[in-house]
Amino acid sequence: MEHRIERIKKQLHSESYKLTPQREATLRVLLEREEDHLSAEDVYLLVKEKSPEIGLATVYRTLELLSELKIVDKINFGDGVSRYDLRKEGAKHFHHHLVCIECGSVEEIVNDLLEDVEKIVQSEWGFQVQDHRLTFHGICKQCQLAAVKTTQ
Amino acid sequence: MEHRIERIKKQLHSESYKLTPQREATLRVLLEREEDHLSAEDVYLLVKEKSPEIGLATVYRTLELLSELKIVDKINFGDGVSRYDLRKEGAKHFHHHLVCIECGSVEEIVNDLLEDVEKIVQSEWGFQVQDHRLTFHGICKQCQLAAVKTTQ
DNA sequence: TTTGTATTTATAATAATTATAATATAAGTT
DNA sequence: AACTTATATTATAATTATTATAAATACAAA
Repeated sequence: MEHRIERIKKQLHSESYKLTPQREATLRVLLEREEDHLSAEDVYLLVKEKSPEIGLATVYRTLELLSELKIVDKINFGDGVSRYDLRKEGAKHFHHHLVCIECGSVEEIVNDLLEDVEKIVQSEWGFQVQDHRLTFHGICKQCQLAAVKTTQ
Repeated sequence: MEHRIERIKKQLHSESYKLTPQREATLRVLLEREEDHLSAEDVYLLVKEKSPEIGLATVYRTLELLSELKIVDKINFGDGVSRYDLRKEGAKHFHHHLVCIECGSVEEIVNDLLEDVEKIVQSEWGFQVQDHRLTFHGICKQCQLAAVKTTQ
């Protein structure tokens, strides 16, 4: 964790941004909850637990900044809220998501399943792909099992 | 166009909804601007041109209804606004989008490029896919050409 | 007609996000 | 270590998109 913060600090500095305590606190929350998909409000509340003086606007600005630097990805699953998702270190692409329409759970797919598709888009549509967002909506494994059980 | 409205009317009736004049006016706008990705506000303003008495909330409710019936798809490209996109008749899936980060244009891909990927998701992750959202971010053909010209 | 339900309008409320202005602070420089 | 200055933060207000509410209306069935 410290390593990762250190590297992000350098990245910030290289773009002449500072790693303020508020930004560090926000980052720590994101790192601790890496597998979650927190909204700005979620992040705010979690940061507040350890740094109660932080303001909501600061969290928004920090997330925006991290988003520009491609440290986090801003996603929208269709509820009105933006969610923020830490990128895997060195990942060029956004990872994919599996959203269950039964229980609302969100699973991640870290593998890039779109390499072939991107080649097609590039060659057939002449579009130079830089990034993608892919979300599948459907029924997760747990809910499938649950459904089978109740019908038995 | 009339055909299509007629069929949607039947679909509404089959779910015991009515095709009110306001709903029809909204649908007509969506059909006329099928290739666009209008926000609720956009739709409202366009409907208002022909039916000035319509209210914004009605447009929202109509779009919500059409969305439930899978007649339109609600998409979010990351700006704060939801956009509404008419489905191709009979299409089971959402179509894909190419969003240009230079000029902001949005192109559509009607073909389903994800059949193979969905099979993988199904078999490897046990996730029963029902729908997907796929957006590519990058540089469109026009902007690529423009970039080449200016550097020459 | 009458009645009941669905729909709409107009407006208010809510919720997420962004802007503003005053204040505080990080980090380089002396 | 104190000084300086651009940058960042806080607290609050403003904005924007969307949803809820209540009264009015339309409309289909009895």
